[in-house]
Amino acid sequence: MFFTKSFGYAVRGILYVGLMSNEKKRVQIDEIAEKLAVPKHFLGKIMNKIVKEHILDSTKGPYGGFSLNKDTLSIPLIKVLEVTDGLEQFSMCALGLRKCNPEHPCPVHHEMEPLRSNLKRALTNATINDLVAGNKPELIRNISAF
Amino acid sequence: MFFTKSFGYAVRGILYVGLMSNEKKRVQIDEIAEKLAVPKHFLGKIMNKIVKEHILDSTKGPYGGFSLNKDTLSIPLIKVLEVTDGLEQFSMCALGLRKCNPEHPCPVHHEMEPLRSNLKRALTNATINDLVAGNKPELIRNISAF
DNA sequence: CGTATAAAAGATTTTAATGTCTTTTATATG
DNA sequence: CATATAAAAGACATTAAAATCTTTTATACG
Repeated sequence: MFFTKSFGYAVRGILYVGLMSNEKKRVQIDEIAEKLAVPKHFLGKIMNKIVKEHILDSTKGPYGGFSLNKDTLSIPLIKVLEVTDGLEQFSMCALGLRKCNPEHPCPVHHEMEPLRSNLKRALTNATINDLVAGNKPELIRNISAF
Repeated sequence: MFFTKSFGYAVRGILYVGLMSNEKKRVQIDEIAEKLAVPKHFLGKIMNKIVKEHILDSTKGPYGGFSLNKDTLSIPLIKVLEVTDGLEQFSMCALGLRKCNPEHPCPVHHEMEPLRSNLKRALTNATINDLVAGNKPELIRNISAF
C-alpha cells in the first residue's frame, strides 16, 4: 500500500548495496536483481535514477557496479520516494479534488491530514542508515523476496 | 494519495445522492456525473458495484436513478474502499515483500504499521453520515471538481 | 402493448506502471 | 589499440486503472 513497486525496489536495492559494501567495493545489477528476485532491467532503470540523484554512485566497465557515496547513509527515505514516485501524493486530495484545501476541505480532509503528515514525517526522519544499522544477516533475509 | 480515483468517485457519488435525497427521491447518473465532473460511464460502473453491495439502491426506467437505502448513512468508508479498491493494501508490505510480518519485518515495517492501522481505524469509524452531516451547501461545493 | 427513460452490461481505447529485450557507451586491463 | 565487462539508453510488450462508446435490460405510463 501507499507506494509503487519502484519505490520498494529502490529501497531494497540501495540496502543491498549498503549491506555488501563491507565485502566488496561495488555490486553489479545482476547480483542485486538475482538476490532480491526483481526484474533486472527494470531495476536498472530505477538504480540509474538513484545514481542521477546522487543517492548512490556507479561506474561502468570491469569491476564496475553500484557503490555507496559519502551521502548515501544519511539520505532520508522521502528522498528515495521523491525519485521513484514523486511527492505530489502528499499534497493531493484523497478524493482527487483539485481545489481541496483547509478552507475548502473535501469530506475526508480532516481525517486524512494528520495521517498524511505523520507518514511524511516518518519518511523524512528515517535514513538509509537507520535501516542498515539493524541485524545485518536478518536484514539480508528480509529484503529478499523469499 | 493512498486510494484509486474510483474510490474518490464512489464517495463523491454517494454523497451527492445523499445531499439530493431531500429534494428528490432519485438521482440520475447523468446529473451526478455532470455535477461532479466525472466520466459518466465509468462512474456508472462504479455506482453499479456500490448498488450490488447494497450501499445504495437503484431502479431502471423513468423516474429511476440512485437513492439511499436504510443502511446507506451508517456505512463506514472502509466498506466503500473495499468495493472499489479492495482491502489487500492493508495487509500488503510497503516494500512489496510477500513474507513481511512482525517476526520477519521488512526494513520499514515498524514505521508503517501504526500508520496503516490508524488509517484503517479512521476509515472504519467514519460513516457516510459523518460526511453528509456537515454544512450541506458547503459540501456540495466541496465534492464538485471546480 | 408501445414508447420513452435510465441503469446495466459489453466491447473497445487510452494511459501509466511494470517488465523484457537489444543496442550503445564507458572503462579496466592486457 | 583490442577486448571484455557492466551501466545506460532505447524500443517494445504487458497489465491494470481509467475512460469512451454501443447495446441490452428493466420499468413507468399512456
